[in-house]
Amino acid sequence: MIGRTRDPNKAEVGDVRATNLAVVLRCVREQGPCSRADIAAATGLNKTTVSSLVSELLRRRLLRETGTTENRVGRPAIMLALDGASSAAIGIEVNADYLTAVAVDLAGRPVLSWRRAFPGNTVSPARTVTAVTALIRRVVTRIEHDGRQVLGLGVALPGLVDPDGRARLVPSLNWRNVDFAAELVDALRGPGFPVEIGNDANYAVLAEHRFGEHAGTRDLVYLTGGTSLGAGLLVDGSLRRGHSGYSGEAGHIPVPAPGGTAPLETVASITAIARRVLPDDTRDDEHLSLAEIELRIDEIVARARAGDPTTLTRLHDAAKDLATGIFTLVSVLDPARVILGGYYAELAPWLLPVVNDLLDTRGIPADEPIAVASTLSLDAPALGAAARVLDAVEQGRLPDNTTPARALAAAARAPR
Amino acid sequence: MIGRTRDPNKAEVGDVRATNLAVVLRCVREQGPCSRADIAAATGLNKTTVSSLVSELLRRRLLRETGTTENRVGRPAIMLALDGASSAAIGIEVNADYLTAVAVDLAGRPVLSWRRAFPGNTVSPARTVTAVTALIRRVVTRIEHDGRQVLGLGVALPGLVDPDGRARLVPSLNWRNVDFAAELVDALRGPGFPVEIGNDANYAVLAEHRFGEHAGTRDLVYLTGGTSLGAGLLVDGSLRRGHSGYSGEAGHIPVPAPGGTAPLETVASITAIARRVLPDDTRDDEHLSLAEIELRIDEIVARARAGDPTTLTRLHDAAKDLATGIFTLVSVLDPARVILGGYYAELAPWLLPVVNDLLDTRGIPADEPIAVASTLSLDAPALGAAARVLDAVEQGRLPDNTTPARALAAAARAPR
DNA sequence: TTTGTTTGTCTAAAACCCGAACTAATTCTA
DNA sequence: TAGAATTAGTTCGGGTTTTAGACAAACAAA
Repeated sequence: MIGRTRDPNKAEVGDVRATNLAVVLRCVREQGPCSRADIAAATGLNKTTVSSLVSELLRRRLLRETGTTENRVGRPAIMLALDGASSAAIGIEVNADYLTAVAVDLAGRPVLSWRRAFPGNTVSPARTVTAVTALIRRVVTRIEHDGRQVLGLGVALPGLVDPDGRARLVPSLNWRNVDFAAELVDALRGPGFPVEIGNDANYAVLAEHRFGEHAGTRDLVYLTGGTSLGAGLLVDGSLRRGHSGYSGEAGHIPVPAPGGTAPLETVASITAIARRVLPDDTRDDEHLSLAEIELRIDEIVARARAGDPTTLTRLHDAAKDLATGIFTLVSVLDPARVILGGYYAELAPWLLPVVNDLLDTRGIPADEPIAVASTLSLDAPALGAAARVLDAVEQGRLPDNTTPARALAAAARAPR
Repeated sequence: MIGRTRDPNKAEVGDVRATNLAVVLRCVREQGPCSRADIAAATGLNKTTVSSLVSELLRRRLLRETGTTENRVGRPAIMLALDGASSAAIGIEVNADYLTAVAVDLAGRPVLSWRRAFPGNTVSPARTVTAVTALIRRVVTRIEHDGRQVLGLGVALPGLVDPDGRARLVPSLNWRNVDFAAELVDALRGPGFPVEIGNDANYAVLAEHRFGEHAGTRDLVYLTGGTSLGAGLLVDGSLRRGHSGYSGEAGHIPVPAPGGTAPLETVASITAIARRVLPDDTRDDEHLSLAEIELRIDEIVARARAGDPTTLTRLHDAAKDLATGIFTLVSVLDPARVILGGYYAELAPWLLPVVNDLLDTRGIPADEPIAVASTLSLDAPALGAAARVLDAVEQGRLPDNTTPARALAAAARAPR
């Protein structure tokens, strides 16, 4: 794949270089530490070419030499690994209760993971921009203090985001048409690295694709949500946002309900499940904070673990509705796995058997269960935002290593 | 995009050429007849490069010069167009009642369109291979007699097809695990052009993407079927088959039904609609031939046109169920259009208003109606199979023009 | 110590794209 | 009607990239 130039997909000779640099990077990540000769064998690239590519990646500090093999016939090989000390990708998540910031190195290893309370739902977008900007600055300072270059930044929002970074609709933050990307870049005064805004479920599925138990699987559906229920869709290895960015609205899938049909999220979203399993709880569940959701999940888990029959029956009923929705998703998309993420993961022990049973009963062929629980924590969206940055690098958009980040900042401001 | 080499996506210098040849081809198709200078302006390629690319495409007889512009300031431009006389792509459809063969030239213009009765459902796979082979031979002979090179061949089957061309399950032909591609290539004794087998709904959506009223739309869902109900999914401009090739099983979507839930195809497939609208008809509808389906469709259309209230009410009820299924598809995939194809197209005048109404009521944002009727005839699958061949050419897999097709045949047999 | 094996680099060649200069063919203008 | 202006397309030299083959380096085994 090339396609780095903006024009209608024309290719230049330089694109070959970018593509092959990315091929080498991916090869080193997938195969672990390996020699130039290994890379040549694995990729089909000529030894000479690999040497040239590797020396450029060494110069750019994306690879490093880790020593030589010993006790082998022939000349010892110089082993290469991703340089985990020279750079970092940043992922941020904004939601109704808190801000999360994570950073990972080029190999995906965690560099930092912060969380602070922030009432995103009771604060204006402008103040949120200020808070997020301050957080980003602290993260960047920390990262650069460690001698790392910032590869890029992704920000996850729990709502609808345009490809150009406008937040079209974020119910839990009471946002509508907030040009978050532009305001953020403005507030950062030319960050000097790429900034992207995205949907939390979409980023989460990218996190699963890179860090999850089924990393590398090219067809995934990731379910998450609180009052709503959204899906991140990974098809053929890429995120699919749909024609208008509305794809994955799994919560709107009609499922049978007493007296006809109801949107899936009214019977099987996290808050809906909580309402069904804990009906004695009379608090208004339309505007539950995440903290309140967590309390309820904990209570459900406690009761279920204790074997409370009412809880188990009600959970089973809710699971059957969720299973119907998942069966629909599988019928349409045929993913390799459907991942129960977010708060669903904590309920997975009681949900998964029902879901996989229904999929099996209805004849979905599978060697192993299709529905699985996410093993990533609630950091998944932020992790995914960072993963997106790493994906970009591994697609050939290498960081600009020639100019210091600060000089770039000025240049970035001019065209705006 | 490059990615022509088999290895893990490595790029060679030659890939740039293939990519840019394809860019020029697409440019000429999309812009209509245009000059080298126009191409350079539209693609961002250098004038020199365009000249070089065009001269190669002229030599390969994929482009031709159509004359010069006049009455313009400056040197007249030599206009270029796709050479519609030098080659053709073949599409075949096999189903329970008949074989269809179409051929189109490089510009997509029809070259031939044949249909012959063939009882695919009562005949062994081996005899079907023989019949299809004979049909292909006649088509190839005719095309080569016209001095055209065969660019490739696609065969549409109404069932599940592996990426490597094995027919896993084709209910209406009583096929299970038939290695159709291999047998066909064998019977053709090295065709000398690429052969691909695919699913009819998948090919049909490709036909819509190239020839349909909304050609060029990159996110489409195409609905078709008889007793079953399948969808072809075009996402981000490419066909999506899912992890195991089972994607688009829209007929399995659970929808509310009296006494719970039912698979969509039991209430809104073509035969289900016929059964609901013409309940006095007592013939077994499980194994309806296409001819019988057509008879029933005609009768429904006649009654509806006459304004028969019972027919209209029943059609409306069926349309509501179909609409529920389509709403689900739209919620999950967010396509630009959902196309009612196959026999649905004939019922579209009564189905579409109900469907679009429901989408609108449930808040799917759309400037224009999302659900539309296919304007392609029942040839869509065969046309799409041919379109697939043209797509491949426009992706840079240009036909091998150096060796005559007959010589290639021998070479192709050797590795097998 | 010699031989064989494996690794990595050097060199020359081929393919490709690009910018600048140049030729070509027409309309415009005085 | 002759020259200027304009647009189209080609020629030429230069730069980038990959590649095959030769070669040097470094080790184990004999």
